[in-house]
Amino acid sequence: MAEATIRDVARRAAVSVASVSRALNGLSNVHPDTRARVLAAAKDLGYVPHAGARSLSLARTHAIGVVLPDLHGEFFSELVRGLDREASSRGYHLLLSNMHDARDHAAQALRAMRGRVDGLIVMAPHIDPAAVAAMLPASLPTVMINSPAGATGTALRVDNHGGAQAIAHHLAAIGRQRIVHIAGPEGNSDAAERLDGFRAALPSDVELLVLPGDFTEQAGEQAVAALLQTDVTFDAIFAANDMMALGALQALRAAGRDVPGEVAVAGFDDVPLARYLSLTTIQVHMTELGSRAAARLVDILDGRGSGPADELISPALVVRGTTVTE
Amino acid sequence: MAEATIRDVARRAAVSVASVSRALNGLSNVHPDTRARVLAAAKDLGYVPHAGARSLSLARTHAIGVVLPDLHGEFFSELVRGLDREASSRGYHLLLSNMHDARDHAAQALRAMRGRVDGLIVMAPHIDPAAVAAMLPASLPTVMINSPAGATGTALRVDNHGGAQAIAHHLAAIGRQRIVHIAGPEGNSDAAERLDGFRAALPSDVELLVLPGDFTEQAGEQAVAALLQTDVTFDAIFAANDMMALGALQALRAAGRDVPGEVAVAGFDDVPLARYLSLTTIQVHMTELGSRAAARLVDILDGRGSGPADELISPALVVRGTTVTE
DNA sequence: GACGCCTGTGTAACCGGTTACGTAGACGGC
DNA sequence: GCCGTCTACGTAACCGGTTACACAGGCGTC
Repeated sequence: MAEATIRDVARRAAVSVASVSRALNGLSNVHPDTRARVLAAAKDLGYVPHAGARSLSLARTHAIGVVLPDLHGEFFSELVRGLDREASSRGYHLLLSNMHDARDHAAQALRAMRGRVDGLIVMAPHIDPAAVAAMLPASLPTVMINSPAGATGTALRVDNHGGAQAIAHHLAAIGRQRIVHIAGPEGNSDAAERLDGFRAALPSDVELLVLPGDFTEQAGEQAVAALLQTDVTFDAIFAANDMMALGALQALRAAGRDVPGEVAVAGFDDVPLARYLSLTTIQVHMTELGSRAAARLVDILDGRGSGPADELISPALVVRGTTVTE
Repeated sequence: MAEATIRDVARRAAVSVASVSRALNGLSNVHPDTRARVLAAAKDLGYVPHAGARSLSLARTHAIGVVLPDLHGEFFSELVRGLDREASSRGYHLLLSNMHDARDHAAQALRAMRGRVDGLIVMAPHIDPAAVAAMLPASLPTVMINSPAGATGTALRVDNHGGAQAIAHHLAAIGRQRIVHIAGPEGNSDAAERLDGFRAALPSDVELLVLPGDFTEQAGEQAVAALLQTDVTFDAIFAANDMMALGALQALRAAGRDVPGEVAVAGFDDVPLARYLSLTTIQVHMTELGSRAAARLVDILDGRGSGPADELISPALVVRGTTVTE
């Protein structure tokens, strides 16, 4: 039951542990006969090297830590898929850790990574990057995903600004004049950047009303339902994410408003649902974001030069039936 | 830049490494003054224990390996969410590894877990459990999720049989007589069990036609489109998963068939889209599956008695607009 | 035949923790 | 004052690998 160790293999092959190690790792200075004996012994014993011991002596775990907030469904899986694809193809494992909101619990989680991983990929749009940096075990290379602007170290970010601009241009192009924006949660940098970009790109003759939101479908629905009770008029809604846009659509439908005739609706993210409900939105390619992040980190870990310090992932505008009739 | 080790702390606190270890781990036989000095030194140096070294000497990594096939979006994230919630609340980390199809690559991935994790959670519905067992590093406790019946060791399984039965009863109850089943991929045990359960629960006077499929939306659409070209008549479709059911819906809609008037449609899984498109289906609670699996494994690892060897997760029938008019 | 070099191998230190074991000193009982 | 306990602490072995260094023996050269 107990696993065979390298010493067991050495004994069985009647050589020293050093030779076993050399043979198994394919070093050149081993006699072919010896190598064959070692391989046979290892096979007989079903020997598998103990990764923990290996990483202790090599100071290399070949694992990368991934610390994510509570992401919604598709996002999470696509991102992890991208990370995993790149990491595993380059010989690294993924050690996952969800950073639930509690701040100090997060610090704990980050610190626990020391000695477990060679580097970190951290996504924390709601935490100040300096605070994150302070929590990191020193000297663990880190790639940040979508952290607030001005992050320390290497960072990959979705171009929220550019995406929101694209929506603004699109809505203006189809002649909308009185636009409502349903914002994301307070302090969330993605949300803030989307609003900034949107506002910046909007022609000056267009009115903009900003309502608070929190990225949930319910928030979108309630915001619009409440708005419909007032006498405020509007001909377009841009929600800071798709789920809120979908909520908004429901509220509009319930009130009998014609979409896109009376009101155009756009979101951000391109969740799978968006395609089915024909929502105009900004497509964020999470898989790519993940694989790029992993690639960057592995480059650093493997000592490859690491290109530009920061990298923007450009999302694409996807025009569908909630802004133009098909 | 180099991280402080326990010996650095010992030097600074002017005690031995043993005392540092004892003080930091809260053992009782340490003088309060000594403990205070050690804690102060550790804090000054920003000392964080090296998890790798720790696990080597304790023979305990406090990590569990998760090996999954290429799951679709929501499934993956919900499952991992459940796993993570339970694992992290009980002090374990998750080491992720996607098992892409290649068989021997899978064996490689499993073996690489030795010395990295204390136990494994494996989901491999398309691989014979005996084969999986053979790939496992001996003596790594393993919990299997949805492996084909008769799996070795502990296993958690979604009650595909029962779920499909529920659909059969439902379709029979609303008077459907000529039913088409779109099957899942050959050799997939989930798919096979769903068909079995469905067939077993169908009244003998109901006709059943089984078409091949592969769990993709496209397959569902094509199967039904092709069927509509023939003169076969049918009044209900049960697809082995939701995505194929959605494909079927599109084909029916394109052909102008009334749902549920002429044809009732049901799926399996309850993906998020199902709610929006009002698809009758079987709700599988992936989060629960994940947390139960993690709980089982951690129980075993922590030496707690482990209840029944196998566990069934019962899914629930969700009746929506594709089988009954609302 | 003495010398140097090259190949293949073994010995032992090391990675950074934990812990069994030994022991110095304080204290109490006789 | 001697002995036994108990407490607090240090020394060193150990977890399972890797690798610097030493070295034995074969070979070619002069």
